[in-house]
Amino acid sequence: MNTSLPAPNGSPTVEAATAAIRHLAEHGYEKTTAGELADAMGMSRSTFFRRFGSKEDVVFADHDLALAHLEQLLAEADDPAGEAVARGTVAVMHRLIRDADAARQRSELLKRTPSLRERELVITHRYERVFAGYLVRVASPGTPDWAPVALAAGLVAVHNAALRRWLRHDDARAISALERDLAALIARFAPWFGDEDRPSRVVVAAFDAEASSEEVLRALREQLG
Amino acid sequence: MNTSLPAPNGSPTVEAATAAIRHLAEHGYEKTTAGELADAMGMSRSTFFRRFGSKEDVVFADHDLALAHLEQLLAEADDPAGEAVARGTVAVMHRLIRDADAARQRSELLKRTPSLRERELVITHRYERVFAGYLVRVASPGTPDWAPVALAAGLVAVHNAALRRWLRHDDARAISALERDLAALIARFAPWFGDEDRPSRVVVAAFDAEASSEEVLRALREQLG
DNA sequence: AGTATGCCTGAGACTCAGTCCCGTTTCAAG
DNA sequence: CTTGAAACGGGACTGAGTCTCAGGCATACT
Repeated sequence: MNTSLPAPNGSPTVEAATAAIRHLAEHGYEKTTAGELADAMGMSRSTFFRRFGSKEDVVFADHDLALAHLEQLLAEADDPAGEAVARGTVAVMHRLIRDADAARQRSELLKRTPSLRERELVITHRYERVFAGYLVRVASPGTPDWAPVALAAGLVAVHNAALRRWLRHDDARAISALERDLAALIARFAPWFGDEDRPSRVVVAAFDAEASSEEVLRALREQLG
Repeated sequence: MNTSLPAPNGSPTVEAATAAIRHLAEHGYEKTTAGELADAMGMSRSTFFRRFGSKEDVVFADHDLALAHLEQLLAEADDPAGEAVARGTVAVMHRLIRDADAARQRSELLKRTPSLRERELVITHRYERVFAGYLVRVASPGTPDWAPVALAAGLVAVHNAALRRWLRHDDARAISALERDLAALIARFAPWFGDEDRPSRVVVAAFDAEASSEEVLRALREQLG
């Protein structure tokens, strides 16, 4: 496991990791032994394991940076919670597609390597934990237990879907689509993570003619928290 | 990887797996070699790997059964989608706590073994995929892409939280609390996964007082579309 | 009865990821 | 120039997972 401190972006660690991804993408993950990979990265096998912990973790090394960035962003945020997590999600997206070539190469590598896709799930879950922790911290009183973790899971899911869309067709609109989807998702959880400083709202309710009074009241109560 | 067909519940495979969990919980996961584990399960090392694929997978062997059960349940469901996924989630919960001793022993084992907790994330994700696939299939037309996957993630998150609560204090009310939380979660996504046979809806939209007319109209159009 | 066929098993050799230890290099502080 | 810490390379070692081969055991066929 890589327990090293987060390294700056132009760091030799990051460069070595992208070199590793390139080599693995070109030569195949299973076919490449740790020794060969270390050679291609210009270091000994010992140093490789010391720096990156494992053959799997080297593929996701930059996620450590993105994750640290996200944590800092959320810690400093003074927005309403909904906007802060939306900004954070978009920031992670930006960071992951900053180097488009590297992003595509990793995607290719993942597509052809089931074990790495499984590892990706573990990495991804760290973001979920960070989001959920932040949301628990800032949730309005009375928020149910499941809301932060459900929203956090949704954020990551929406982000991943947007990333996949971006990878399929290099659409510059992927980011704005992501922002739109995030807003819609967060709106589902609005009563708990909205802006408590500006609580005035206008409620517009549309009811089916056959809706019973109970249904109307229940829905209103949920919206109004 | 275990690619064997789903085995019946009293099967020697299942019994061997629970024996394995017991042994690992008592002797420690890392300290137990595959050979020792196979001995404790009454089979050779070769047979162990043939039957269970890996040392990690043997701990989650029964999830294959629960997952198959869930898939069948969803395939046969003719409820509204929201109720079907709620029933499915509760069914999985029931299955996992049916043998309370085994559930607790696995929980203890996971608590002390980080690598198994990471593996658990991968296993858990399979449920997410099953839910999301079903929800995509039955979603009303016009449902945004992110909704099924976000709801699926939320279902799993709520389930896991309920399971953890049940493990902490053996509360019989854990199940009813789970049902309540699921209903509240699903209500957040109601317009897309409600009952299309009874299309009456209750749409409640809350806007900031400063929202422009365009924003209000756009949001309403999305809801009513 | 004898035999052929297919399946599951156990045994052992083999590859390779990851750990550990030890001696060497590097480099900055004194 | 000396010293001490930190990174490095080399190489031995453990253990997971794969693979091959040979034997046991049942059912089916003649």
